[in-house]
Amino acid sequence: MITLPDTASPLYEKVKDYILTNIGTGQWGKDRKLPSENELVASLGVSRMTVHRALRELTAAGFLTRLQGVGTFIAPPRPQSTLIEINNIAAEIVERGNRHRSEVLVLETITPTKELALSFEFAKRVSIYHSVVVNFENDLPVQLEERFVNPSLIPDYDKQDFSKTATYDYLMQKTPVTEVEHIISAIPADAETARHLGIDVGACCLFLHRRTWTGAVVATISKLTYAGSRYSLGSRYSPSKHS
Amino acid sequence: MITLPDTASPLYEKVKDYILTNIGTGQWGKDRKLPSENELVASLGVSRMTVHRALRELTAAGFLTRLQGVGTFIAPPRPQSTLIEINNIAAEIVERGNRHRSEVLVLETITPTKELALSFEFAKRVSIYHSVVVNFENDLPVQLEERFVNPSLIPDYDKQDFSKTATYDYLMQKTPVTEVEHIISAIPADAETARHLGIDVGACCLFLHRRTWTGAVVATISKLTYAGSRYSLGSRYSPSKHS
DNA sequence: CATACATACATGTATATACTTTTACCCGAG
DNA sequence: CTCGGGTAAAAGTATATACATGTATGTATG
Repeated sequence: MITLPDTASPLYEKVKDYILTNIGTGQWGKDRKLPSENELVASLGVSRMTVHRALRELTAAGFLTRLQGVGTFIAPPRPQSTLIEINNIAAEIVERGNRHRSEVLVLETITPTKELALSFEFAKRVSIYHSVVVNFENDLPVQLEERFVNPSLIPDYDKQDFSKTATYDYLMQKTPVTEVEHIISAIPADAETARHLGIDVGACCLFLHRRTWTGAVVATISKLTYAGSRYSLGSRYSPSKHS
Repeated sequence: MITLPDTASPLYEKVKDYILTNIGTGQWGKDRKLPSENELVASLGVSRMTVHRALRELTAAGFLTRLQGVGTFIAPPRPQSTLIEINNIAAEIVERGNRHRSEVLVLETITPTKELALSFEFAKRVSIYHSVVVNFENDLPVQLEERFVNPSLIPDYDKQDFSKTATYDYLMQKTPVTEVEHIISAIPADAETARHLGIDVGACCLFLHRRTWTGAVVATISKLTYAGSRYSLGSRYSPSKHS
């Protein structure tokens, strides 16, 4: 018999917290299956409707998946929002039925510029990882991808082979994203970008600046340049979907 | 005593549909206050818990706001997601402390092209509203805004003065958006765009194509062109917020 | 051995009921 | 007129109960 904390919040919130905590600490490991509603009722001493509400809301929030007649399971790592999703260019290309290939131009450890250190919200100048990758769709370069990565959150970033694993997949697997910032703009290609993407200098490019946080710490800063004529970002979103 | 439709969907979904429909058709007008839970129980013939669930989920989805002890109200026009929010350029400009002004270039009724009718998912060629507006930030043109509007959902669109009310605000107020599609790309300015935005022909522009649905019906199609050097779309998003 | 049925168990929905908490409003005392 | 308390009304939470629905599994039957 487990006793829930004696706080002011409603019971179903305590149950949600209890479940989230146990997900975080890796209880219910391996098959990631949670106790059934009735088992939770027995162990927590609350009614089934209360447990059900907690589970339903956690499911709506994307933490759990449920299957009638089978059980409740911890949801697989989440692709999150449309704006995050558009960032996984490798998956996007494959989904269109095309072939994706990466070419790693740079993978190094650098001392950040003052401006970059500021973006990372660093007090001191600690070194960070830096990568530049070109992504190809059927041998046509479509995206130039520059990333700066916080080594305290993602060690060994500089030892990966990003021609095999996409940087996005690696980062997603290594650290949970709790917050994302995007800035999207249109810029003309500079000489280097034009060369890597095989387009004319001054041609229109979509430029996506992205920062991700893990808790209060900036995890990554990415600068993605899309060859304008060959690419667009798409998303479809249903505000009222809730389950 | 109202009878809900005899479909397969669960009762609380029918109640949600009933409420959404009455919001859309402007029932409960003026003070935008809904009947109390007990009144809905009486008029729909379902239990209070079922009504409560419907109202709670519509509240979570942003359609309603509720105040304990007072009542349930239709939520003010919704800023919703980051991607939708970026579209309200008037609010954005004002928030930056700058002055916003609109200039209406075109406001007319047209017979859509075949392609446009297809985008609207129209079987027949019914006429639609068409507007072109330039949005200024401190007398500097920043966005060219072209919209196509479904007259069956938003009548009188052609009779508004969009130099006073922003098109976005008017549309948001008139119909609830249940789904949104965005396509973002970077394009060079053509002659007409360049003239209206006061930039060079061929200069980089951010181009945002947007379709909104109300239920199964396409409500609006928008083509927004941002002067690239003067504008960028920004957003910040917390995936893990869940209530 | 394979198929079909029965069964157990899980989640999903619906109801009736009770109590709590918050808010608005009325009305009386000062 | 003002302050204050009482009261009614509304949403919020919690429970017990019942039945519906989907899934897996074991068993009997051909």
